[in-house]
Amino acid sequence: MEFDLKRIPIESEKSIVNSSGTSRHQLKIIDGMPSDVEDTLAPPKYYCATCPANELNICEANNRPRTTAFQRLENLHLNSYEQRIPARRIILHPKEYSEHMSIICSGWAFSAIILPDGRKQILSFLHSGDVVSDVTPWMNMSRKHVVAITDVTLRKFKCSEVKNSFSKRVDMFEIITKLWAEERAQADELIVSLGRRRGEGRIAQLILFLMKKLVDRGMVTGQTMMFPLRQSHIADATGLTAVHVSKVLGDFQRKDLIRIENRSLAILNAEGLQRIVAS
Amino acid sequence: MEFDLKRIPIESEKSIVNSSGTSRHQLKIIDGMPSDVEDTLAPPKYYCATCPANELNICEANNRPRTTAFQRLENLHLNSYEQRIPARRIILHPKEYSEHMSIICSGWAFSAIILPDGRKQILSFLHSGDVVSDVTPWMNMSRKHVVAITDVTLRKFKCSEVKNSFSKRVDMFEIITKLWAEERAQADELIVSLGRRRGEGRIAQLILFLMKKLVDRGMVTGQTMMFPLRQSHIADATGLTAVHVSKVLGDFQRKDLIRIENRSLAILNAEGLQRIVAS
DNA sequence: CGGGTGGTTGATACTTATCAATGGCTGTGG
DNA sequence: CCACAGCCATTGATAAGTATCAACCACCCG
Repeated sequence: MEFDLKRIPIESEKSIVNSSGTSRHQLKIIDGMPSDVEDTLAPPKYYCATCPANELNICEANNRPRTTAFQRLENLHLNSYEQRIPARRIILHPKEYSEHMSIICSGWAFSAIILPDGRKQILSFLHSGDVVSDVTPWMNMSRKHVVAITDVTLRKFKCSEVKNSFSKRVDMFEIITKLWAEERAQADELIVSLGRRRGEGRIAQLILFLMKKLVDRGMVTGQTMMFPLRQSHIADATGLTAVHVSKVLGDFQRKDLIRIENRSLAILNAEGLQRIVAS
Repeated sequence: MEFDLKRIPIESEKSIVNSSGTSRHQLKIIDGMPSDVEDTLAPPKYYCATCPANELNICEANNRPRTTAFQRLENLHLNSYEQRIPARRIILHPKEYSEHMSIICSGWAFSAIILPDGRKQILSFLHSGDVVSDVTPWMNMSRKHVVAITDVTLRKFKCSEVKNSFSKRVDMFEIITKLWAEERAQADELIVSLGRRRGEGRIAQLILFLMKKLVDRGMVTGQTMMFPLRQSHIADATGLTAVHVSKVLGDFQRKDLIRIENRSLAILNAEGLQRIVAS
């Protein structure tokens, strides 16, 4: 197992580190201090049951109760290793070349584009099972920042190995296509939200989307989810300011649409939220 | 050549036809009257020189002066046929099942998501060489509307044939990945624009983007391009209203940044526009 | 205890939508 | 050839939605 266990070196883009943003409400993003980042060869922690990447069958972790249409594919048992990344660390820099493809095992992260002047637009939130950056072993340069929101654990695969095992099976293309189409559909949905909905609608849509995603993955039962997002994350995802987000969320709570407490969010009135989205 | 020359039947979604929009400035989209749509077996008109799909080498048309990294692939000479579609016709309905993959040979079109209440968000503009809907022969259901802006000619390939010839060559993965990444990067750029730029910036960005795209494809020399877009198209692409677009474009012209006349647009001051984009 | 982070609130300014009226242009039918 | 109807663009007045600024509070953690 001749694996490079060292973290891919980061050409420190200090300009991003403390993104010298517009207000003190900007979250400080901390550049990856290698000493904080833990790589382990230890056997994977088995979050895999809820991992959509399960379908790819590239993970050596074997604890997979999920049965899907794709389980007929043999298990590829690719080599992989785990990496733990503390909250707020940058997982991936844009233009950083990497020989590995990573899948999130636990925690929340986001991918974003950061403009030269510090403005930031979050493109997507990543959860257990999501592939970091764009889904493909044929492109190993990210166009985006990927940043840990909570502590995150990753499982990393070597692109070349993934590529090899993929080229052996034609149906892999279908699976990748499906994952890609899903991601693209989410991007399109975001475009519609930003282009054609007002603040209220964008935020309501985001909340419903996150809840649905976590429920679909079996990471939530009932209508309450863990919610580590700061209001500034919501602002950066919806194209609003943190101040405005605060006002809208306040409204939502006063109208008993949602309830936020202890870093968790409960949806009290999904129909109400849906109505706001449809606007 | 047992090809189905009939147009894929359209389950007429009349609700869309005259999208009963918000104002009389909504463009009327005309549902495809089959009699207006011309299919021909005639040999392809040779727009292929500027066709990026050239790289895919799936087209039977042989007139291809472009030399690219991918020309080493043999010509696949797939069967195809041409279709002409008049301006304003719907080329593709969302959820419409199709066995064909189409590439634009001439004309302008757009892909968009239309909300139940008639609001419309344009996701991308399509030009000669662009693949209609999402790039993949493994998904034959569109999630979007695709609508002709000017008269458009398409060349249509059978998904199954494309799929077959693709599975024979591993490097196709890479080509498709590249096309896909390009499209995705454009979507991300749009997200940033809608989320983090004001009207001015969004419009300036769109103009620069379109110019660059057409120049890259050799469809434009100099700084003047054919510009068949109505202001309402720009509005639907930038998440603004047609009225506001009119005011901003007026501004741009008064400041000698651009000049629009006779359905053509000249960029007089690219740096100025760029400065507005950076805001 | 003090400092940093995150959230709330109110006052004000800016950006964009909405509404309404006008005029140019184009294609069509009498 | 003219009249008319749509479509498209422009402009001004007003309203709505968000950003910006500033002050304050609550909390956590060293």
